[in-house]
Amino acid sequence: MTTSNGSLVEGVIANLPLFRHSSKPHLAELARHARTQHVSRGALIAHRGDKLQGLLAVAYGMVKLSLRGDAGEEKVIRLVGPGEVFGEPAAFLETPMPLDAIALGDTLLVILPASSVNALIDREPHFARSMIASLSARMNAMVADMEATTLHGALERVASYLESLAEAGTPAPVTVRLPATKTVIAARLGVTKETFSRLLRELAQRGLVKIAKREITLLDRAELAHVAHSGRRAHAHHTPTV
Amino acid sequence: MTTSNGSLVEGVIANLPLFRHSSKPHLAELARHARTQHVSRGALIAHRGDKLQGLLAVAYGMVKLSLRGDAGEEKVIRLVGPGEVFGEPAAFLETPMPLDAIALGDTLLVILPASSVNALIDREPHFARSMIASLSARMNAMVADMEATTLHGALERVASYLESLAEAGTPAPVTVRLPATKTVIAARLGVTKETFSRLLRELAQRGLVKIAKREITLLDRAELAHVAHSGRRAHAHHTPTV
DNA sequence: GGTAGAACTTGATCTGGCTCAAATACGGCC
DNA sequence: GGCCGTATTTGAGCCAGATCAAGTTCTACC
Repeated sequence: MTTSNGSLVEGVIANLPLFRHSSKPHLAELARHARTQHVSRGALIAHRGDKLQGLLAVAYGMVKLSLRGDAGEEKVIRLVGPGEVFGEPAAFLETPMPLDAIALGDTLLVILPASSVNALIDREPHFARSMIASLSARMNAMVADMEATTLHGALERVASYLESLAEAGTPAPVTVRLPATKTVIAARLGVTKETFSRLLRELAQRGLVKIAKREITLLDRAELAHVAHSGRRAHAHHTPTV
Repeated sequence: MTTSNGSLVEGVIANLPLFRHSSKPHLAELARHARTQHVSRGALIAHRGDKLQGLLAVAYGMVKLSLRGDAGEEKVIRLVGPGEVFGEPAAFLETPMPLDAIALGDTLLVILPASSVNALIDREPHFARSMIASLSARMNAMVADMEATTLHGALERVASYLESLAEAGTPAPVTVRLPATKTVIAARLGVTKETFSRLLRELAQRGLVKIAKREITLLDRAELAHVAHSGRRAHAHHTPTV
């Protein structure tokens, strides 16, 4: 891992949605205390139990946040892409990281020291609100994940995930690209790679999608949405109680 | 549901950990805009999809936050007890509630309008930090839940939960009380009531706990912790009575 | 202090998704 | 262009926990 520090940092920070509404001078001050760090594909950014020096933002690349079981099994909690931030709980509470953070590709991180972020919170109530909104949004996402994992079947989760990759509003067939390997996506969705492979095939056989390597074409958005939401597979209709 | 408003509110607010470090005047101002609401056992506080008028704090009683599946199955995301707050994401983002909130017993809620809480954030950076810390802690808890649900077996989850009910530090046998019916606790742990019943019995048969209605005595904390963490069950099965 | 409904237990059986095992297809690299 | 390690697919069987089906015990309220 190489570390550098330049005015580059300020530009990166200014582009993070989290700081979209902060003032120039405050951002400059934050940038003065921040530093970037380049990590290469596969590198371990933080191990479970590590303390973080601050918030971590992804400038480019991709980070996988995952839990590892006693056997080798892995559950991916979140994939963090460019412009996104992670590590807030560990940074704000000075708690050890509850999971591993691993770079999935060459990645540039910006490290924002907790003290500087706290200073910004004190100085700019508006930023405090952004941070609270950001954490709130993450909580909503986690609840949605829990719902998917515990209440919906694997096929529904896969269909729902593919849907989510396409920007809403486009009703016509779209081709999306999986942001990581199928094995990683599978772990993100809480299924094994074998099951994921089989379910993708099932969707393809039903004519809902077309799989080409990591590019997936959504052929029948409506039916895909139906599989994603309306529960059980195909013929499982519930006869209303009279 | 009955609604009242008195200086009572201020006392309740002052006792919420979230406001522990806020100044008297600011709390008084917050109290001026807050109101209490009494809900009786079983009452629906907020339905999935509802918008919230503000943050909800529990003065006394207990609230169940749960997701409901298309069939009747229920997943309890959190049990909110006295002094705790819920509904932050819905209040701050003005997003619809992603789950149902139901009173498990006679409950007194304090409703803190989002606008007033936001005003407090602007006025007291220290409070903003408390809120961020609170949300961070909740995120840590959710990650821990996800880990338990996806990476650990049901017996481990039950053992771990029972452990968590006893205040740390007490090494000797303790008797704890389940904060809700076994059916609700089961849904909280992500198992059916049937499985929960069987697992409690298994722990009892192994001599780790003693079950008396809703009172559970932890007889062997060390072994219980072992079951909770170190994975798989110890060649369990009914030992053939040789 | 009796009783209906809710909560809990127990037994039998079923099944979605996992595990184990192998073959095949890539992607990067010299 | 061929080689190697990783990713993906496919097949077969298995199992933890769910589901279905009765009982049994509480508990709240007349």
